[in-house]
Amino acid sequence: MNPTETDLVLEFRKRTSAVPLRCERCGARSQSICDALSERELQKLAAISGAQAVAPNRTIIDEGDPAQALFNITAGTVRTYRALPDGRRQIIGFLGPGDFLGVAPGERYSVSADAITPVEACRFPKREFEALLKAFPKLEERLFQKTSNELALAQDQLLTLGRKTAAERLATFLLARMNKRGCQDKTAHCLDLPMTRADIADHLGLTMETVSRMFSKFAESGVIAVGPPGRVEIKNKDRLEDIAGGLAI
Amino acid sequence: MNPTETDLVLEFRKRTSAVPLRCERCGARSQSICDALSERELQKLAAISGAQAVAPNRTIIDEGDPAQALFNITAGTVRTYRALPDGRRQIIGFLGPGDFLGVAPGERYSVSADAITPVEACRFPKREFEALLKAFPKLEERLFQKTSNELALAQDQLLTLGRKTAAERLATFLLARMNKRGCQDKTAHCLDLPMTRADIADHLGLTMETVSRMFSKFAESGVIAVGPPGRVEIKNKDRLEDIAGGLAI
DNA sequence: CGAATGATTGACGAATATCAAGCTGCGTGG
DNA sequence: CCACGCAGCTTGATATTCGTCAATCATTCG
Repeated sequence: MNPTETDLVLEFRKRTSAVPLRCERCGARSQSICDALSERELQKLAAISGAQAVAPNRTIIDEGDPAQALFNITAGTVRTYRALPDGRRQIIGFLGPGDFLGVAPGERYSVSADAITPVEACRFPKREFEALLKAFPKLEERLFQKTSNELALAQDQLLTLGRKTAAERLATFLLARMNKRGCQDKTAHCLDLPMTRADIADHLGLTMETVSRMFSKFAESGVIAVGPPGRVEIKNKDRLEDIAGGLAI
Repeated sequence: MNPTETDLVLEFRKRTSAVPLRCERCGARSQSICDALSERELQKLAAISGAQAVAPNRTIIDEGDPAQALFNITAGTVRTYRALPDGRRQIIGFLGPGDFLGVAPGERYSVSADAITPVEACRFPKREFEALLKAFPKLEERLFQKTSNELALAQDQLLTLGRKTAAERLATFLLARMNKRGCQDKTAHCLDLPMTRADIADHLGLTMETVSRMFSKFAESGVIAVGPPGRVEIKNKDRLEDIAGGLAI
């Protein structure tokens, strides 16, 4: 096959730019920790990284395993979760491009993670990555920022799980999805939900059936329109916000 | 009144040691971020800090307010929480000596906090503190460590709120309290709970009544013994662990 | 086309919330 | 010193939300 124009451009950049090709192409770069680095530093980071592709439903890390690597998600959607011995599962969050995976307080991962869609990630061996953290204070600062942001999100979710009704939980979830950068077309308010109803249920502390009922209820009252699987249109964001905040009757 | 021996010792230390008296006396020092600092660095940190006493039920910070200061709890117990407009409240956690309060991803606090018991805290103006973070990488590292630890705790709590029954939640809570350093006499397994049943309920996503019923149920089955208010004795930790993990019938 | 996976809907039941009454211990003031 | 009141806690009766079980539908993929 003949090289396309894009191939030629990329080949040209590869020869002329100092930044490795993989980072050059990376759509998640501006949203990820890499953004904090100079070109020279980025090269060092790329030098210790390996690209990794993960198929849907394949595991990336397992709760309790030795934390040997950290990951920067560059494409696709990941679910992180904790589980009880009897199989009950709580999905902590859904990660997308730019999100960082694997930060743990000890020697072991505190959550499991697997791919929902086909996922691409940059993999950093822990030792080398931690050495770079010390060498590049901006990197550590950015990672700290991301971690404390994740903490605030977890606190939000605690309020949702501890004190909100099923309808409030789903409304909160849909709004959180809307506010995720890049996930939505601002004007059309069209949302894509790559996870199943069961995943949403395990994230919201509900059952699949209750989630489904709430989707139907929202659709019936005109707040949303349920499209083909994985797609939802937000018809009335204000009302959704009222519901999420417990203000709707 | 004549000076006691302790007074004299402290006075002596004050004159001979480079570390400010307040830090010298601080019981929380070994558990707090201060532990990461050399004596010279600790002096710098102390120089920007002010001691603050807070009476029970008084507010320390308010969710949404500009985050102008950070706090290191040195004595007492603090509850942090988020609230809904209609008054529903989710207690995020209970902080004690050595815990750090006020880390927020943006310009505003992400939680409210108030004192349960009489509280003492070191207060650091945000600007100055952040300057020291940059100057002392070990301080930033330690704070990062504490924050990622808090994140792991929040993830635990998400599993508890999303997927555990009332009995499992209370058992999990009691065990978490036991594992907090310094809170317990290891052998006697005697626990003190400075918070009310309503506080525990707001932490576990339950009502006060349900929490009370579960305490009674545990006491009846001999897992715990309820002492004077604020004190509980753990009679059978293994069984409590089974309950917390969902293994008890 | 048929099987499999995910989603929806309905009937019923269980866990927990709500409402209500009474108990306990403590500080206060007559 | 004791009665009172208050705050926190406990216990009971009833209500409600959401989970469980089950049947059906829709879509995709072999």
